[in-house]
Amino acid sequence: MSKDSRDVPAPPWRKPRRPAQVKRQLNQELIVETGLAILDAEGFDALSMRRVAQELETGPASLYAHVSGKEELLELIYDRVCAEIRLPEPDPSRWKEQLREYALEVHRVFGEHADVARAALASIPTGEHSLRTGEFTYGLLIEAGMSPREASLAMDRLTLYLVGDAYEASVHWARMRAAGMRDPREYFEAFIRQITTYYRALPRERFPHLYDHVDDLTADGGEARFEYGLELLLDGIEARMPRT
Amino acid sequence: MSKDSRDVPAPPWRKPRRPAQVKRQLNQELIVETGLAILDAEGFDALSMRRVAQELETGPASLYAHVSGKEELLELIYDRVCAEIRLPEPDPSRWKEQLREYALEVHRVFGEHADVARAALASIPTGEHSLRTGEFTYGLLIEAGMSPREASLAMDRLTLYLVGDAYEASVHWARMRAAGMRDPREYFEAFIRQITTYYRALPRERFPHLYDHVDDLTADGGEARFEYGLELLLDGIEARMPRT
DNA sequence: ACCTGAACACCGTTCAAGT
DNA sequence: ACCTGAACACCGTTCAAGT
Repeated sequence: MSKDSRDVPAPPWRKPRRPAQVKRQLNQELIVETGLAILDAEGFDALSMRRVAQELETGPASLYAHVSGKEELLELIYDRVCAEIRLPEPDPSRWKEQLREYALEVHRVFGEHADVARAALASIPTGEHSLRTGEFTYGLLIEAGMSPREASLAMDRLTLYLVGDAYEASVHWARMRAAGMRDPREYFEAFIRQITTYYRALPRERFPHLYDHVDDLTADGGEARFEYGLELLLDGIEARMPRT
Repeated sequence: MSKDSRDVPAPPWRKPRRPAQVKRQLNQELIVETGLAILDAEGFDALSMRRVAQELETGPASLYAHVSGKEELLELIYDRVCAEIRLPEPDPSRWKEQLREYALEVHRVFGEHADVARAALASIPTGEHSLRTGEFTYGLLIEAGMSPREASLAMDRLTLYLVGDAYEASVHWARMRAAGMRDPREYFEAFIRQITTYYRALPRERFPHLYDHVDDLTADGGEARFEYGLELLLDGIEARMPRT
Protein backbone atom coordinates (compact mmCIF):
# COMPACT_ATOMS: atom_id res chain seq x y z
CA MET A 1 0.00 0.00 0.00
CA SER A 2 1.11 3.56 -0.65
CA LYS A 3 1.68 6.05 2.08
CA ASP A 4 -1.39 7.45 3.75
CA SER A 5 -2.64 10.62 2.06
CA ARG A 6 -2.46 12.45 5.40
CA ASP A 7 1.29 12.50 5.00
CA VAL A 8 1.26 14.77 1.98
CA PRO A 9 0.33 18.41 2.55
CA ALA A 10 -2.97 19.49 1.09
CA PRO A 11 -2.75 21.94 -1.81
CA PRO A 12 -3.64 25.44 -0.64
CA TRP A 13 -6.63 25.74 -3.00
CA ARG A 14 -8.41 22.77 -1.55
CA LYS A 15 -11.11 23.61 0.95
CA PRO A 16 -10.01 22.71 4.47
CA ARG A 17 -11.51 19.48 5.69
CA ARG A 18 -12.07 18.13 9.13
CA PRO A 19 -9.35 15.63 10.06
CA ALA A 20 -9.78 12.80 7.60
CA GLN A 21 -11.88 10.28 9.45
CA VAL A 22 -14.24 8.50 7.14
CA LYS A 23 -16.40 7.42 10.06
CA ARG A 24 -17.27 9.97 12.69
CA GLN A 25 -15.54 9.34 16.00
CA LEU A 26 -18.35 9.12 18.51
CA ASN A 27 -18.08 9.90 22.18
CA GLN A 28 -20.40 10.61 25.05
CA GLU A 29 -19.88 14.35 25.09
CA LEU A 30 -20.69 14.64 21.40
CA ILE A 31 -23.88 12.64 21.86
CA VAL A 32 -24.97 14.76 24.83
CA GLU A 33 -24.23 17.99 22.98
CA THR A 34 -26.19 16.80 19.96
CA GLY A 35 -29.10 15.77 22.13
CA LEU A 36 -29.16 19.13 23.87
CA ALA A 37 -29.11 20.92 20.53
CA ILE A 38 -32.16 18.99 19.39
CA LEU A 39 -33.90 19.61 22.71
CA ASP A 40 -33.30 23.34 22.47
CA ALA A 41 -34.22 23.67 18.82
CA GLU A 42 -37.18 21.32 18.50
CA GLY A 43 -38.32 20.37 21.97
CA PHE A 44 -38.59 17.30 24.15
CA ASP A 45 -40.82 15.31 21.84
CA ALA A 46 -38.34 15.64 18.97
CA LEU A 47 -35.49 14.23 21.04
CA SER A 48 -35.06 10.55 20.25
CA MET A 49 -32.15 8.18 20.04
CA ARG A 50 -32.76 7.79 16.34
CA ARG A 51 -32.83 11.53 15.82
CA VAL A 52 -29.53 11.98 17.66
CA ALA A 53 -27.98 9.17 15.62
CA GLN A 54 -29.25 10.70 12.38
CA GLU A 55 -27.70 14.03 13.31
CA LEU A 56 -24.37 12.24 13.85
CA GLU A 57 -24.77 10.37 10.56
CA THR A 58 -24.90 6.93 12.07
CA GLY A 59 -27.43 4.33 13.15
CA PRO A 60 -29.19 4.40 16.53
CA ALA A 61 -27.41 1.27 17.71
CA SER A 62 -24.08 3.10 17.63
CA LEU A 63 -25.07 5.32 20.52
CA TYR A 64 -25.37 2.40 22.90
CA ALA A 65 -21.60 2.03 23.13
CA HIS A 66 -21.43 5.40 24.92
CA VAL A 67 -24.75 5.71 26.69
CA SER A 68 -26.81 3.01 28.35
CA GLY A 69 -30.09 4.23 26.94
CA LYS A 70 -32.40 7.19 26.60
CA GLU A 71 -32.82 7.65 30.33
CA GLU A 72 -29.09 8.07 30.89
CA LEU A 73 -28.89 10.44 27.94
CA LEU A 74 -31.57 12.64 29.51
CA GLU A 75 -29.71 12.65 32.83
CA LEU A 76 -26.48 13.61 31.10
CA ILE A 77 -28.17 16.41 29.19
CA TYR A 78 -29.69 17.71 32.40
CA ASP A 79 -26.35 17.70 34.13
CA ARG A 80 -24.72 19.40 31.16
CA VAL A 81 -27.24 22.23 31.51
CA CYS A 82 -26.65 22.45 35.26
CA ALA A 83 -23.03 23.23 34.43
CA GLU A 84 -24.23 26.59 33.13
CA ILE A 85 -25.58 27.62 36.52
CA ARG A 86 -23.25 30.21 38.01
CA LEU A 87 -22.89 30.14 41.77
CA PRO A 88 -21.66 33.00 43.98
CA GLU A 89 -19.21 32.60 46.83
CA PRO A 90 -21.47 31.39 49.67
CA ASP A 91 -22.15 34.01 52.33
CA PRO A 92 -24.45 32.54 54.99
CA SER A 93 -25.16 35.95 56.51
CA ARG A 94 -26.91 36.80 53.25
CA TRP A 95 -28.50 33.38 52.79
CA LYS A 96 -31.88 34.70 51.73
CA GLU A 97 -30.58 37.02 49.03
CA GLN A 98 -28.19 34.34 47.81
CA LEU A 99 -30.91 31.72 47.66
CA ARG A 100 -33.06 34.16 45.69
CA GLU A 101 -30.17 34.93 43.31
CA TYR A 102 -29.57 31.22 42.92
CA ALA A 103 -33.22 30.54 42.13
CA LEU A 104 -33.32 33.32 39.55
CA GLU A 105 -30.10 32.04 38.00
CA VAL A 106 -31.54 28.52 37.72
CA HIS A 107 -34.71 30.03 36.28
CA ARG A 108 -32.63 31.87 33.69
CA VAL A 109 -30.64 28.80 32.66
CA PHE A 110 -33.72 26.59 32.48
CA GLY A 111 -35.35 29.33 30.44
CA GLU A 112 -32.56 29.07 27.89
CA HIS A 113 -33.04 25.30 27.70
CA ALA A 114 -36.79 25.24 27.93
CA ASP A 115 -37.38 21.51 27.85
CA VAL A 116 -34.58 20.34 30.09
CA ALA A 117 -36.88 20.33 33.09
CA ARG A 118 -38.76 17.49 31.43
CA ALA A 119 -35.55 15.55 31.29
CA ALA A 120 -34.99 16.32 34.97
CA LEU A 121 -38.42 15.26 36.22
CA ALA A 122 -38.29 12.13 34.09
CA SER A 123 -35.36 10.82 36.11
CA ILE A 124 -33.47 11.35 39.34
CA PRO A 125 -30.41 13.46 38.56
CA THR A 126 -27.18 12.62 40.30
CA GLY A 127 -24.63 14.21 37.99
CA GLU A 128 -21.64 16.20 39.07
CA HIS A 129 -23.04 19.63 38.24
CA SER A 130 -26.42 19.14 39.82
CA LEU A 131 -24.54 17.99 42.93
CA ARG A 132 -22.64 21.26 42.81
CA THR A 133 -25.87 23.24 43.06
CA GLY A 134 -27.10 20.92 45.80
CA GLU A 135 -23.95 21.47 47.85
CA PHE A 136 -24.37 25.23 47.43
CA THR A 137 -27.97 25.48 48.65
CA TYR A 138 -27.57 22.85 51.34
CA GLY A 139 -24.39 24.40 52.69
CA LEU A 140 -25.93 27.84 52.68
CA LEU A 141 -28.93 26.74 54.74
CA ILE A 142 -26.82 24.82 57.23
CA GLU A 143 -24.21 27.53 57.66
CA ALA A 144 -27.04 30.00 58.17
CA GLY A 145 -28.07 27.96 61.18
CA MET A 146 -30.70 25.50 60.01
CA SER A 147 -30.47 21.91 61.21
CA PRO A 148 -29.18 19.48 58.57
CA ARG A 149 -32.44 17.54 58.78
CA GLU A 150 -34.64 20.54 58.10
CA ALA A 151 -32.24 21.97 55.53
CA SER A 152 -32.72 18.73 53.57
CA LEU A 153 -36.43 19.36 53.41
CA ALA A 154 -36.05 23.01 52.48
CA MET A 155 -33.55 22.27 49.71
CA ASP A 156 -35.72 19.47 48.37
CA ARG A 157 -38.82 21.65 48.16
CA LEU A 158 -36.99 24.57 46.59
CA THR A 159 -35.52 22.28 43.94
CA LEU A 160 -38.93 20.76 43.23
CA TYR A 161 -40.32 24.25 42.77
CA LEU A 162 -37.61 25.27 40.31
CA VAL A 163 -37.98 22.14 38.21
CA GLY A 164 -41.78 22.09 38.42
CA ASP A 165 -42.11 25.67 37.28
CA ALA A 166 -39.71 25.09 34.41
CA TYR A 167 -41.63 21.99 33.40
CA GLU A 168 -44.87 23.94 33.24
CA ALA A 169 -43.22 26.58 31.12
CA SER A 170 -41.94 23.93 28.73
CA VAL A 171 -45.48 22.65 28.21
CA HIS A 172 -46.41 26.12 26.98
CA TRP A 173 -43.40 26.16 24.67
CA ALA A 174 -44.49 22.84 23.23
CA ARG A 175 -47.99 24.12 22.64
CA MET A 176 -46.63 27.22 20.97
CA ARG A 177 -44.52 25.10 18.65
CA ALA A 178 -47.48 22.82 17.95
CA ALA A 179 -49.58 25.85 17.04
CA GLY A 180 -46.89 26.87 14.59
CA MET A 181 -46.22 30.13 16.42
CA ARG A 182 -42.81 31.68 16.90
CA ASP A 183 -43.44 34.77 19.03
CA PRO A 184 -44.06 34.01 22.73
CA ARG A 185 -46.03 37.26 23.11
CA GLU A 186 -48.35 36.26 20.32
CA TYR A 187 -48.89 32.83 21.88
CA PHE A 188 -49.40 34.28 25.33
CA GLU A 189 -52.06 36.68 24.10
CA ALA A 190 -53.88 33.97 22.17
CA PHE A 191 -53.77 31.75 25.24
CA ILE A 192 -55.25 34.45 27.47
CA ARG A 193 -57.98 35.09 24.92
CA GLN A 194 -58.84 31.39 24.91
CA ILE A 195 -58.97 31.14 28.70
CA THR A 196 -61.04 34.29 28.96
CA THR A 197 -63.58 33.11 26.40
CA TYR A 198 -63.80 29.74 28.11
CA TYR A 199 -64.32 31.15 31.59
CA ARG A 200 -66.89 33.66 30.36
CA ALA A 201 -68.89 30.79 28.92
CA LEU A 202 -69.03 29.06 32.32
CA PRO A 203 -72.28 28.96 34.33
CA ARG A 204 -71.78 31.87 36.71
CA GLU A 205 -73.82 30.31 39.53
CA ARG A 206 -71.44 27.36 39.78
CA PHE A 207 -68.15 29.23 39.31
CA PRO A 208 -68.82 32.76 40.57
CA HIS A 209 -65.28 33.69 41.59
CA LEU A 210 -63.59 32.31 38.50
CA TYR A 211 -66.23 33.92 36.32
CA ASP A 212 -66.00 37.35 37.94
CA HIS A 213 -62.22 37.62 37.99
CA VAL A 214 -60.98 36.20 34.69
CA ASP A 215 -58.95 39.32 34.10
CA ASP A 216 -57.17 38.92 37.42
CA LEU A 217 -56.55 35.25 36.76
CA THR A 218 -54.70 36.03 33.56
CA ALA A 219 -53.13 39.31 34.68
CA ASP A 220 -49.74 37.93 35.65
CA GLY A 221 -47.42 36.04 33.36
CA GLY A 222 -44.85 33.35 34.00
CA GLU A 223 -42.18 35.62 35.46
CA ALA A 224 -44.45 37.20 38.08
CA ARG A 225 -45.86 33.79 39.00
CA PHE A 226 -42.39 32.36 39.41
CA GLU A 227 -41.24 35.21 41.62
CA TYR A 228 -44.37 35.15 43.75
CA GLY A 229 -43.98 31.45 44.49
CA LEU A 230 -40.29 31.91 45.17
CA GLU A 231 -40.95 34.60 47.76
CA LEU A 232 -43.61 32.41 49.40
CA LEU A 233 -41.02 29.69 49.83
CA LEU A 234 -38.20 31.99 50.93
CA ASP A 235 -40.43 33.67 53.52
CA GLY A 236 -41.53 30.28 54.78
CA ILE A 237 -37.91 29.17 55.11
CA GLU A 238 -36.97 32.42 56.82
CA ALA A 239 -39.71 31.95 59.40
CA ARG A 240 -38.15 28.57 60.22
CA MET A 241 -34.56 29.80 60.34
CA PRO A 242 -33.24 29.90 63.94
CA ARG A 243 -32.13 33.22 65.49
CA THR A 244 -32.62 35.42 62.43
CA MET B 1 -82.23 -16.16 8.03
CA SER B 2 -83.37 -17.83 11.25
CA LYS B 3 -84.32 -15.91 14.35
CA ASP B 4 -81.48 -14.44 16.32
CA SER B 5 -80.15 -16.79 18.97
CA ARG B 6 -80.75 -14.12 21.60
CA ASP B 7 -84.44 -15.02 21.46
CA VAL B 8 -83.97 -18.50 22.88
CA PRO B 9 -83.12 -18.76 26.56
CA ALA B 10 -79.68 -20.02 27.36
CA PRO B 11 -79.47 -23.44 29.00
CA PRO B 12 -78.72 -23.08 32.69
CA TRP B 13 -75.39 -24.91 32.46
CA ARG B 14 -73.94 -22.50 29.97
CA LYS B 15 -71.66 -19.87 31.48
CA PRO B 16 -73.37 -16.48 31.55
CA ARG B 17 -72.23 -14.13 28.83
CA ARG B 18 -72.28 -10.42 28.57
CA PRO B 19 -75.29 -9.13 26.62
CA ALA B 20 -74.76 -10.42 23.13
CA GLN B 21 -73.37 -7.48 21.27
CA VAL B 22 -71.01 -8.68 18.66
CA LYS B 23 -69.41 -5.26 18.43
CA ARG B 24 -68.71 -3.33 21.58
CA GLN B 25 -70.58 -0.02 21.80
CA LEU B 26 -67.89 2.55 22.38
CA ASN B 27 -68.30 5.87 24.10
CA GLN B 28 -66.06 8.51 25.61
CA GLU B 29 -66.67 7.54 29.22
CA LEU B 30 -65.75 3.93 28.53
CA ILE B 31 -62.55 4.97 26.83
CA VAL B 32 -61.57 7.29 29.68
CA GLU B 33 -62.34 4.64 32.28
CA THR B 34 -60.26 2.08 30.39
CA GLY B 35 -57.39 4.52 30.05
CA LEU B 36 -57.46 5.30 33.76
CA ALA B 37 -57.46 1.59 34.59
CA ILE B 38 -54.32 1.08 32.51
CA LEU B 39 -52.69 4.16 34.05
CA ASP B 40 -53.38 2.91 37.56
CA ALA B 41 -52.35 -0.67 36.93
CA GLU B 42 -49.34 -0.27 34.68
CA GLY B 43 -48.30 3.35 34.71
CA PHE B 44 -48.01 6.28 32.34
CA ASP B 45 -45.67 4.61 29.89
CA ALA B 46 -48.06 1.71 29.37
CA LEU B 47 -50.94 4.02 28.47
CA SER B 48 -51.25 4.22 24.70
CA MET B 49 -54.10 4.62 22.26
CA ARG B 50 -53.39 1.16 20.93
CA ARG B 51 -53.39 -0.36 24.39
CA VAL B 52 -56.75 1.23 25.23
CA ALA B 53 -58.17 -0.01 21.93
CA GLN B 54 -56.85 -3.50 22.57
CA GLU B 55 -58.50 -3.56 25.98
CA LEU B 56 -61.79 -2.63 24.30
CA GLU B 57 -61.26 -5.27 21.63
CA THR B 58 -61.09 -2.91 18.72
CA GLY B 59 -58.56 -1.09 16.56
CA PRO B 60 -56.89 2.16 17.60
CA ALA B 61 -58.65 4.10 14.85
CA SER B 62 -62.02 3.48 16.49
CA LEU B 63 -61.15 5.69 19.44
CA TYR B 64 -60.84 8.77 17.29
CA ALA B 65 -64.61 9.00 16.89
CA HIS B 66 -64.90 9.82 20.61
CA VAL B 67 -61.64 11.50 21.47
CA SER B 68 -59.59 13.88 19.36
CA GLY B 69 -56.30 12.23 20.25
CA LYS B 70 -54.04 11.19 23.08
CA GLU B 71 -53.74 14.67 24.52
CA GLU B 72 -57.48 15.02 24.97
CA LEU B 73 -57.66 11.53 26.47
CA LEU B 74 -55.07 12.53 29.07
CA GLU B 75 -57.02 15.67 29.92
CA LEU B 76 -60.23 13.68 30.28
CA ILE B 77 -58.54 11.14 32.53
CA TYR B 78 -57.13 13.92 34.69
CA ASP B 79 -60.53 15.52 35.04
CA ARG B 80 -62.11 12.18 35.83
CA VAL B 81 -59.66 11.80 38.73
CA CYS B 82 -60.36 15.35 39.93
CA ALA B 83 -63.98 14.27 40.37
CA GLU B 84 -62.81 12.14 43.29
CA ILE B 85 -61.57 15.16 45.21
CA ARG B 86 -64.01 15.87 48.04
CA LEU B 87 -64.46 19.51 48.98
CA PRO B 88 -65.82 20.83 52.29
CA GLU B 89 -68.34 23.64 52.57
CA PRO B 90 -66.13 26.74 52.25
CA ASP B 91 -65.58 28.62 55.50
CA PRO B 92 -63.33 31.64 54.83
CA SER B 93 -62.74 32.21 58.55
CA ARG B 94 -60.92 28.87 58.56
CA TRP B 95 -59.23 29.37 55.18
CA LYS B 96 -55.85 28.06 56.26
CA GLU B 97 -57.12 24.81 57.74
CA GLN B 98 -59.42 24.30 54.77
CA LEU B 99 -56.65 24.92 52.28
CA ARG B 100 -54.50 22.42 54.17
CA GLU B 101 -57.32 19.86 54.20
CA TYR B 102 -57.83 20.46 50.51
CA ALA B 103 -54.15 19.96 49.73
CA LEU B 104 -54.04 16.74 51.74
CA GLU B 105 -57.19 15.50 49.99
CA VAL B 106 -55.65 16.19 46.57
CA HIS B 107 -52.49 14.48 47.73
CA ARG B 108 -54.54 11.46 48.78
CA VAL B 109 -56.43 11.24 45.47
CA PHE B 110 -53.29 11.71 43.38
CA GLY B 111 -51.69 9.05 45.52
CA GLU B 112 -54.40 6.61 44.51
CA HIS B 113 -53.83 7.43 40.85
CA ALA B 114 -50.09 7.76 40.95
CA ASP B 115 -49.42 8.67 37.35
CA VAL B 116 -52.24 11.07 36.73
CA ALA B 117 -50.04 14.04 37.58
CA ARG B 118 -48.06 13.23 34.46
CA ALA B 119 -51.23 13.53 32.45
CA ALA B 120 -51.88 16.87 34.15
CA LEU B 121 -48.48 18.42 33.57
CA ALA B 122 -48.50 17.22 29.98
CA SER B 123 -51.44 19.45 29.18
CA ILE B 124 -53.42 22.39 30.51
CA PRO B 125 -56.49 21.02 32.26
CA THR B 126 -59.76 22.85 31.81
CA GLY B 127 -62.28 20.14 32.64
CA GLU B 128 -65.34 20.56 34.79
CA HIS B 129 -63.99 18.89 37.89
CA SER B 130 -60.63 20.62 37.92
CA LEU B 131 -62.56 23.87 37.61
CA ARG B 132 -64.56 22.87 40.67
CA THR B 133 -61.35 22.63 42.73
CA GLY B 134 -60.18 25.93 41.28
CA GLU B 135 -63.39 27.69 42.26
CA PHE B 136 -63.03 26.29 45.76
CA THR B 137 -59.48 27.47 46.45
CA TYR B 138 -59.90 30.76 44.62
CA GLY B 139 -63.16 31.58 46.38
CA LEU B 140 -61.68 30.68 49.75
CA LEU B 141 -58.72 33.03 49.30
CA ILE B 142 -60.86 35.90 48.06
CA GLU B 143 -63.54 35.54 50.71
CA ALA B 144 -60.77 35.42 53.31
CA GLY B 145 -59.77 38.88 52.17
CA MET B 146 -57.06 38.48 49.57
CA SER B 147 -57.23 40.58 46.44
CA PRO B 148 -58.41 38.66 43.34
CA ARG B 149 -55.13 39.46 41.61
CA GLU B 150 -52.96 38.05 44.39
CA ALA B 151 -55.33 35.13 45.01
CA SER B 152 -54.73 34.13 41.38
CA LEU B 153 -51.02 33.88 42.05
CA ALA B 154 -51.45 32.01 45.31
CA MET B 155 -53.86 29.47 43.78
CA ASP B 156 -51.59 28.99 40.80
CA ARG B 157 -48.52 28.24 42.91
CA LEU B 158 -50.38 25.93 45.27
CA THR B 159 -51.73 23.96 42.31
CA LEU B 160 -48.28 23.74 40.76
CA TYR B 161 -46.95 22.41 44.03
CA LEU B 162 -49.60 19.71 44.30
CA VAL B 163 -49.11 18.53 40.72
CA GLY B 164 -45.32 18.82 40.84
CA ASP B 165 -45.04 16.78 43.99
CA ALA B 166 -47.35 14.09 42.60
CA TYR B 167 -45.32 14.00 39.41
CA GLU B 168 -42.13 13.41 41.32
CA ALA B 169 -43.77 10.60 43.26
CA SER B 170 -44.92 8.99 40.03
CA VAL B 171 -41.35 8.90 38.77
CA HIS B 172 -40.45 6.81 41.80
CA TRP B 173 -43.40 4.50 41.15
CA ALA B 174 -42.22 4.02 37.60
CA ARG B 175 -38.71 3.20 38.78
CA MET B 176 -40.10 0.74 41.27
CA ARG B 177 -42.09 -0.98 38.54
CA ALA B 178 -39.06 -0.99 36.26
CA ALA B 179 -37.02 -2.64 38.99
CA GLY B 180 -39.67 -5.33 39.26
CA MET B 181 -40.45 -4.44 42.87
CA ARG B 182 -43.89 -4.46 44.41
CA ASP B 183 -43.38 -3.23 47.93
CA PRO B 184 -42.84 0.56 48.21
CA ARG B 185 -40.96 0.11 51.47
CA GLU B 186 -38.54 -2.28 49.85
CA TYR B 187 -37.97 0.14 46.98
CA PHE B 188 -37.58 3.09 49.30
CA GLU B 189 -34.94 1.33 51.35
CA ALA B 190 -33.02 0.23 48.29
CA PHE B 191 -33.17 3.78 46.96
CA ILE B 192 -31.82 5.23 50.19
CA ARG B 193 -29.02 2.68 50.22
CA GLN B 194 -28.08 3.67 46.68
CA ILE B 195 -28.07 7.39 47.43
CA THR B 196 -26.08 6.85 50.60
CA THR B 197 -23.44 4.77 48.86
CA TYR B 198 -23.19 7.31 46.06
CA TYR B 199 -22.78 10.29 48.38
CA ARG B 200 -20.25 8.51 50.54
CA ALA B 201 -18.15 7.93 47.44
CA LEU B 202 -18.06 11.65 46.68
CA PRO B 203 -14.87 13.69 47.23
CA ARG B 204 -15.50 15.20 50.63
CA GLU B 205 -13.51 18.36 49.94
CA ARG B 206 -15.81 19.34 47.10
CA PHE B 207 -19.13 18.33 48.69
CA PRO B 208 -18.58 18.59 52.45
CA HIS B 209 -22.17 19.25 53.52
CA LEU B 210 -23.74 16.62 51.31
CA TYR B 211 -21.06 14.16 52.37
CA ASP B 212 -21.42 14.79 56.09
CA HIS B 213 -25.21 14.68 56.25
CA VAL B 214 -26.33 11.86 53.96
CA ASP B 215 -28.43 10.42 56.74
CA ASP B 216 -30.29 13.68 57.20
CA LEU B 217 -30.78 14.01 53.47
CA THR B 218 -32.58 10.69 53.33
CA ALA B 219 -34.24 10.83 56.74
CA ASP B 220 -37.64 12.08 55.58
CA GLY B 221 -39.85 10.33 53.08
CA GLY B 222 -42.39 11.61 50.60
CA GLU B 223 -45.13 12.38 53.10
CA ALA B 224 -42.96 14.51 55.37
CA ARG B 225 -41.51 16.34 52.39
CA PHE B 226 -44.96 17.04 51.01
CA GLU B 227 -46.23 18.40 54.30
CA TYR B 228 -43.16 20.53 54.92
CA GLY B 229 -43.49 22.23 51.54
CA LEU B 230 -47.20 22.67 52.05
CA GLU B 231 -46.66 24.46 55.35
CA LEU B 232 -44.00 26.67 53.76
CA LEU B 233 -46.55 27.78 51.18
CA LEU B 234 -49.44 28.16 53.61
CA ASP B 235 -47.32 30.24 55.98
CA GLY B 236 -46.20 32.40 53.09
CA ILE B 237 -49.80 32.93 52.00
CA GLU B 238 -50.84 33.69 55.57
CA ALA B 239 -48.17 36.35 55.85
CA ARG B 240 -49.68 38.02 52.79
CA MET B 241 -53.29 37.72 53.89
CA PRO B 242 -54.70 41.14 54.91
CA ARG B 243 -55.95 41.69 58.49
CA THR B 244 -55.43 38.14 59.76
C1' DA C 1 -13.38 -1.62 21.63
C1' DC C 2 -16.26 0.42 18.74
C1' DC C 3 -19.50 0.55 15.05
C1' DT C 4 -23.12 -1.26 11.95
C1' DG C 5 -27.59 -3.15 9.44
C1' DA C 6 -31.34 -5.51 10.24
C1' DA C 7 -34.85 -6.89 13.02
C1' DC C 8 -38.28 -6.85 16.92
C1' DA C 9 -42.00 -5.08 19.18
C1' DC C 10 -43.91 -1.17 19.73
C1' DC C 11 -45.98 4.10 18.95
C1' DG C 12 -50.04 8.14 17.24
C1' DT C 13 -52.69 9.33 13.54
C1' DT C 14 -54.91 9.31 8.87
C1' DC C 15 -57.75 7.68 5.36
C1' DA C 16 -60.71 5.27 2.32
C1' DA C 17 -64.02 1.90 2.86
C1' DG C 18 -67.65 -0.22 5.09
C1' DT C 19 -72.30 -0.38 7.83
C1' DA D 1 -72.69 8.52 12.75
C1' DC D 2 -69.82 5.17 14.02
C1' DC D 3 -66.48 1.63 13.24
C1' DT D 4 -62.74 -0.76 10.72
C1' DG D 5 -58.17 -2.58 8.37
C1' DA D 6 -54.37 -1.10 6.42
C1' DA D 7 -50.91 2.03 5.94
C1' DC D 8 -47.59 5.84 7.12
C1' DA D 9 -43.98 7.60 9.54
C1' DC D 10 -42.16 7.11 13.50
C1' DC D 11 -40.21 4.95 18.43
C1' DG D 12 -36.19 2.31 21.96
C1' DT D 13 -33.46 -1.51 22.18
C1' DT D 14 -31.12 -5.93 20.95
C1' DC D 15 -28.15 -8.83 18.49
C1' DA D 16 -25.08 -11.03 15.44
C1' DA D 17 -21.70 -9.53 12.42
C1' DG D 18 -18.07 -6.74 11.07
C1' DT D 19 -13.49 -3.97 11.75
